[in-house]
Amino acid sequence: MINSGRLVTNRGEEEVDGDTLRPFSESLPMLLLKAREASMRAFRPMLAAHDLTEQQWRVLRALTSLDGAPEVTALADITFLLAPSLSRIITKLEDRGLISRDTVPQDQRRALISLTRAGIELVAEIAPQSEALYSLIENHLPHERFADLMEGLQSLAEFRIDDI
Amino acid sequence: MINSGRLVTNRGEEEVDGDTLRPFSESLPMLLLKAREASMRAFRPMLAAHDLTEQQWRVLRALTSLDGAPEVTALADITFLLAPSLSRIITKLEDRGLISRDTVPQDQRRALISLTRAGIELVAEIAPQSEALYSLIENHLPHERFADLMEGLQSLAEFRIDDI
DNA sequence: TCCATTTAATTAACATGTTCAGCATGAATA
DNA sequence: TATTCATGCTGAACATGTTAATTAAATGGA
Repeated sequence: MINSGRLVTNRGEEEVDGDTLRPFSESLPMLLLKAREASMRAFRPMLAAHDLTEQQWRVLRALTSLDGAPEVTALADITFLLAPSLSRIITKLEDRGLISRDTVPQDQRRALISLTRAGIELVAEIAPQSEALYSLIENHLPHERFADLMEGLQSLAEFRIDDI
Repeated sequence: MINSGRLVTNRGEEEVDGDTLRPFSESLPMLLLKAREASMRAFRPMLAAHDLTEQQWRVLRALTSLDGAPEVTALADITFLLAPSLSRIITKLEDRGLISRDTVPQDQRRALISLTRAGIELVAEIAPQSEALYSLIENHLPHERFADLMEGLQSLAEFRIDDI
């Protein structure tokens, strides 16, 4: 394993191409992917220790940050999960007793999702470690550069091809 | 579908929460996810028209950008795909006749991956449209801000929790 | 040479991403 | 009110993400 140059792969393996490759391997989509992977890699072991996936944790965390119990569609928006994925996740978390699903009497199609006591306790247990990891990642960049990065990402996230 | 405010979801649906939510929904990992999704969304219809997934296209594009035929491990590094995913993708692209797999005589474990003529032709057909889309996305931000963004992402992509 | 160890790649198993279809419920309207 | 349409959610099908186990081949000593 040799990391001689600055163009190295993401798993610590040796350089593959020193020139031709750069435009591809360091394109915007690839950098977005790698940056996200780099930040998520820090979380997975902790979540795995609690038998949670990234997405399951996202759902629990979103429910914690909200006041009331959201409907499935609203929860999908907040967590940025597609409805079918969220549907499966809800089923699983419900089976584990971490969340509950209550149908709205006025509209039987809708279901309100909320944390159970067990869910609240699990989040309370994990949250501090999660926050500590976030801080570590954010502090990887100087304050101002981090703010610029967030701003740039915010703008990019609003890109829509149809708007052109 | 109402997009009244600036905090809107990514599927064009209405605002869910105007305040409490922001710290979660606009955290770094979520913004990375949304920014990537926003850029990828532009490509999917074009790739789907050629019956290609994002990852399959990444493999074809990487093979095009290289001089020789890489081994599977090297290709995994370049495309940022995990070995099991790449293994399946290679099988599929090989079945479609777009790439070929040649085992190395000196070391029967290794296989060299290369584009077939059909693969080369397919890439040549798609590449121009792909480049055009990239330009659109890049131009969504002013030049300097885009450069800053790339630099920030590059730095973030190098984050390793073990380094702390 | 034999065997334990490493290495390259694949397979297995489960969860999610993505698109499409379908089902049940509500709402709108003729 | 009966029909049509829209909405909220779930199911299906296939591809990938992720971790762990496995196969096959090469390597490195005893």
